[in-house]
Amino acid sequence: MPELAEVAYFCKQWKPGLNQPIRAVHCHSHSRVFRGLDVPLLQDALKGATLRSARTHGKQMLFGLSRGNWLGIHLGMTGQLRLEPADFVPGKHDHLVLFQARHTCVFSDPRHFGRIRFDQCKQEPDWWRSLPPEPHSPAFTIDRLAAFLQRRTKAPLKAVLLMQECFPGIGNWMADEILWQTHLHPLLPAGKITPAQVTLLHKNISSICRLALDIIGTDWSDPPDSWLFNHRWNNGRNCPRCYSQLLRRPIGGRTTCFCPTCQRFGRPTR
DNA sequence: CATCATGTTATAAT
DNA sequence: CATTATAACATGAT
Repeated sequence: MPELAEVAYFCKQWKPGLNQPIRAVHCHSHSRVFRGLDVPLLQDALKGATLRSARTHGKQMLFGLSRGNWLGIHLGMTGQLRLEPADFVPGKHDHLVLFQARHTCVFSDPRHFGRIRFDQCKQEPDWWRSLPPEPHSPAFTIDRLAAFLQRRTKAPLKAVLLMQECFPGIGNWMADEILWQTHLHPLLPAGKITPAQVTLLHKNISSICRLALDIIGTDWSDPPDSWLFNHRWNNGRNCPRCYSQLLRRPIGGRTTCFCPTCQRFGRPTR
């Protein structure tokens, strides 16, 4: 479920829990979301600590804690953060639960694809500081995009847009949306698109990220019907632009939705 | 019962 | 070595 904007939305759910001491911690220590982690150490460090900050970067979240501790959370495919009342009783998939006087901060993830990180250091942890620039930030330049695409001479654009080392936060629906709005066929080799197409792609990546953050990231409301978003999983599935039947097929290991009329190889259609 | 799911990563193949 | 493709992970919904 969570891509850039959904992650931002979930991160905000814990905001009321900032600056209040954690009185008790509940962990499903056997869960895969704690892989590579010393869970007893984590529990010890969290108990009595206070969440001081909450930030996102792409699909990554980082919570700054008192005592120089950092809690990192990745939601995987089915993870979510939510706030519950103080008397909350953790359920089956609530892997990390932070009890406070007024609230309970809950991380749940039925499929266990998510991941918890924990670091004890003065500054932000290394993995956080070395994340690539977000696709809607000024550091994500056209030149950077062009250079990355040029190195993927054979990979289909759809697969390339999912590569987090260049597009942190972009996931399956955003990649489809970006390609559809840019009139680019998802199978087009990334290294073969023209400079004009790169420029258009850059512009749409930025605008789609920003609008998604604005719409979904604030209150989980739907993007406009003029986007592909609301049509791609429908059974009727017609392109909202030209009304052709949308196609669905696996590309880059993921189900991809696109319009065979709007998105062609070769020349841009506008 | 079979198929699919808004993600990542280890491993294999090119 | 750099790039590309695939399977695996664990569970729930249809």
